[in-house]
Amino acid sequence: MRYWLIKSEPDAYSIDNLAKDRATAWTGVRNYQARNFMRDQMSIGDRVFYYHSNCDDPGIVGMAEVCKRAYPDATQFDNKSKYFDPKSSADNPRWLNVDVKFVKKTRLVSLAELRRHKPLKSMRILARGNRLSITPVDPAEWEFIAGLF
DNA sequence: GCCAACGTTGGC
DNA sequence: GCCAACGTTGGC
Repeated sequence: MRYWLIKSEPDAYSIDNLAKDRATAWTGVRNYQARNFMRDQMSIGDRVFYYHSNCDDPGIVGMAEVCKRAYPDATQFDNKSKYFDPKSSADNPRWLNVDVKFVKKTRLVSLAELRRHKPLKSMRILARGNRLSITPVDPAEWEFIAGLF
């Protein structure tokens, strides 16, 4: 079992959306590194921090769990989707997604707060210029953050 | 809205 | 294979 942090813009799909839907297909990832994490490493039962990005209060707002392994992302074949990829094909799909399910909302642990905690200083999310929407979280980091809620 | 950082594209 | 140009991300 692994630990992850996934980013979502709350205007697009917030923790409240996930709470309401209970589970969702994590589609729209168009970065190879993030795709490879899903394809090669994300397994059912993996624990996930849910992070709101590109918003007034960026930070961790909840927890989720992987509930389905990676499979082809349907939005890449939908020419009405903004995630449509004309270079992908059904017999050789370029993009994948896992499904994640809601676990719980937490208090906001802001980016600023995460930065203040020494045990978290090597977190990927805190690295300069980090843009990856899916990043691995060390077990020790997971435990530390879980203790903050 | 600004802009630094990063990933991708495409000409050569 | 290099690298400039471009588009996107995301904090501020």
